Amino acid sequence: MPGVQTPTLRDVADAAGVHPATASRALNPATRGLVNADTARRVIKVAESLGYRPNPIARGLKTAKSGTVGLVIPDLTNPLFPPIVRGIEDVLEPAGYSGLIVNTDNDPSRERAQIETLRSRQVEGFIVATALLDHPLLDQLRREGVPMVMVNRRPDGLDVPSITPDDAAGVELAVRHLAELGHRRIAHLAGPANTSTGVIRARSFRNTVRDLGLDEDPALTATCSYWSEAAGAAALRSLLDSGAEFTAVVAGNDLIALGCYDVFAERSIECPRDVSVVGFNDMPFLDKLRPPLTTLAVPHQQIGAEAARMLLDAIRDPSRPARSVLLPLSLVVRGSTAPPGASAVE
Amino acid sequence: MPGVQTPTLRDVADAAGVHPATASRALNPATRGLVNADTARRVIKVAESLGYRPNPIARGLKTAKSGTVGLVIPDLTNPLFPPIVRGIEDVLEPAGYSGLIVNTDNDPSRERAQIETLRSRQVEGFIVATALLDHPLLDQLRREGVPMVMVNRRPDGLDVPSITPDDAAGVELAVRHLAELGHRRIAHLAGPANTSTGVIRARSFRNTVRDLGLDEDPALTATCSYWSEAAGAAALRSLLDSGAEFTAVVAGNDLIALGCYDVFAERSIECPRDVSVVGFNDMPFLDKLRPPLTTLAVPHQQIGAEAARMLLDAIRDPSRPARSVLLPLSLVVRGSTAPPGASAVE
DNA sequence: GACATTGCTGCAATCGACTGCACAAACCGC
DNA sequence: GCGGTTTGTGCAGTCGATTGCAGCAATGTC
Repeated sequence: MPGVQTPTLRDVADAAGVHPATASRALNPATRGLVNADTARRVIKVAESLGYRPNPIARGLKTAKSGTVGLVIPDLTNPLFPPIVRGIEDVLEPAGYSGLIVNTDNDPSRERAQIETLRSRQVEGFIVATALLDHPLLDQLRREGVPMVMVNRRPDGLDVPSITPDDAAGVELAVRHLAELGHRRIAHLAGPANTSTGVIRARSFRNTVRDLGLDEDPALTATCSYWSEAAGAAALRSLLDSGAEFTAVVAGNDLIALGCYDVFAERSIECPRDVSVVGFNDMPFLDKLRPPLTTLAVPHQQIGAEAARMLLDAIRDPSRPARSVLLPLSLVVRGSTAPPGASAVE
Repeated sequence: MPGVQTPTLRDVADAAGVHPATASRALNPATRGLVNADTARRVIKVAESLGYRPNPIARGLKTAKSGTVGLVIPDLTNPLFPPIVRGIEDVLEPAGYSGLIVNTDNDPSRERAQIETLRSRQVEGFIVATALLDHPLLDQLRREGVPMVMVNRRPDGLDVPSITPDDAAGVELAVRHLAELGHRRIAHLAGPANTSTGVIRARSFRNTVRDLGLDEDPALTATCSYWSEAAGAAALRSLLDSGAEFTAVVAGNDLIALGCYDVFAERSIECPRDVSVVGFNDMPFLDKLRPPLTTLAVPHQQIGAEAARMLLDAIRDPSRPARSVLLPLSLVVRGSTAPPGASAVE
C-alpha cells in the first residue's frame, strides 16, 4: 500500500459532514465569522486530526498570492549577506512566507534574468540588496506597483523604502575614536564611487575630519575600485607611494582593511604602532586577526529582519508610503587602533 | 491605466488562432511532436512576442510539481553553508528549480516543523545538511519515497544518497604532513562524538598515526562537545592541564583550531614554534590569521552542486539507486605548521 | 399568520495550465 | 471509392482552494 495521500480540503469537508466551501471558510480566520461557531470548531478539529495542510499552490492559483518573496543579492558567499538573509527568513517564516534567493554576481543582465524568473514564479515582492541594480529595471518594478524594499543601499531619488546602516554616523564614530587617540592625519580608503555606501562614507569622513578640526588633505583619500582585499591593498600602496603621511586609516569596509594588513606585511609596517586601522562591518573572526581589527559592528540580522517586516507591510498595504530606516552602528574597539607611535610612516 | 496583465496561455492561443490545448502542447518541448511543426513555430513566436511566461503555480497544481526543493541547514550564518547553498543554487537555477532554505538551529522540533512546512509547500525533494536530524523523520520521508540527498554527513544504515568530503583522506593528509615535518607526538581535538564527521575524522586520525608508526597515545585525543571555538579551547586546555606532551594538533575543524589560538594567547604558547596546528574546512580569511592557519580545503561549492545534481536525478527517476560520493580534499599549507621547535610544550 | 430579516451553508464558477479522449481531415492501398 | 490508418486539433474535465451568489431555515415584526 502506497503512502496515504495528504488530505485535501474536500477530505476534511467530507469527514466533517460539510461542504468544502464551508470547510474553507471555517479554516480561514478571516472568513470564520461567516460560519456557525460550532461548525467551525468541528471542522477545525477534523482538520487537525487528519493532519490537513492547505496546499499553497492551489491557494495561490486562486488568490494570485504565492507566499514567496524574492531575495536579490550579489553573492551569498560574501559574508555580509548570510546574516541578512537569516534575519529575513526569521521574519518571513512565522508569517507564512518563504524567500527565494538569487545571486546576481553584480551582472546586470544576469540580474535582469533572475528578476524575470522570480516574477514568473509570482513572488509577491522583492528585497534587493545589490549595489548595481540599474535604475530602469527598478523603476519599472516600482511603476508596476511591485512591493520592494532595498537593503544596504539608499535609492537616490527613487520612492522605495530602504533599510541601511547609518553609515555616516559609523564613519563619524571611527574618526572620532582615532581623534581621541591623538591621530590628526587620517587617511581614508573609500569604497567604489558608484556605490551609494562608498560615497556616503567618504562624505561623512570629510565632514567629520573638518568638524573635529583634523588635517584636511585630499591627498589622504584614495578610492578603491572594488570592495575587495586586492583593491584595498592597491589603494593603500598608491597612498604610500605618493608620499602622503598619516598615522591612521579608515577603511571603506573590512575587506579593504584586510588588504591593508597585506600591505603592512609587505612593507614591514607594524600595526598599530606605525598605523592604526579601522574597518567596517565586523565580519566574523576579525577578532582572530593579529592585531584584532577595530571595526564598526553592523546589525546585519536586524537589518534583514526589519527589511522583511517592511516588505510584508508593503504587501499587505501597497498604498503605505515608503519609509526609510537607518540603523545605528556600534564601534568595536580592538587591537588595530592605538595612539600614534613614536615612529611615523615612511 | 494599470500595468498590463502578464499574458496567459489563453492569450497566446487567441493571438495565434489556436486552442489553448494546442498552444500548451506547442510550448512544451515534450509534447511538441504532437503538433504540426508550422503551428508550433507560430505559437512559439507569438508567445515570445507577447512575453509569455508559464505560470508555475498553475502548472504545479496540475502536475503536482512545484519546481522547488527544500534546503535544510542548521544555520546559514555558519560560514560552512553559504558556499554549499551557492553551489546548489547554481545547479538548480538553470534546471528551472529554486531552493527554499530553512534554518533548524539544530533543534529537532523546529526541524520537524520546518520540514512539515516545506512539504506543505510541495517541495519535490530535500537536500539535508543538518547533523542531528533524527532518524524516524528521515526514515519516514524515505519510506514515502520523497527524493532526498544528504550533505556533509553519511547516513549510517540508511539508503540515502550523500555527498561528503573525504574526511578520512583529509585527516590522513594532515597527519602525514605533520609527520613529514618531523612531528611524532600529535594530538587530536576531535569533533562531537554524535556527529558522523567527528567520528570518522577521529578514526582516521588513529589509523594514520598507527600506519605511520607515530606515537600512539589515547591521552593525546580530546573530544569537543561542540564544533565551536569555545569547545576547542576547552579541549585544548584539558589536554595541556593533563600534562600530555605533544608538538602538533590536528583540530576537528577550523573553529576548534581557532579556539586553540585563544589558548595559545592565554598561555603564551607560540605557534608554530611550540605547537603546530592544522584546521579543517578552510573557512574564508584564515590566511589573515597570525600565523595563517594550515587547513584542509573542502570544495564546498562543488559539494553543493553535486548534491543538487543528484537530487535532480532522483526527482527525475525515483527508482535510481542511492549513490554516495566522496569528494577529495586538498591540504593548504600555511604558517601554523612547522618542524617541531627547540622548546617543547611544557 | 404573512412577510421581512438575519445567519448559515451549499452551489458552481474560477484561477492557469495540462491531458485523455473524441473527432475531423488527409492520406493510404487496393 | 471504400475501409483503415495517421496526424493534428479541439473539447472538456482536472488539480485544490476560494468566493459571489443563491437558497433555506430560523427568527423577528406587526
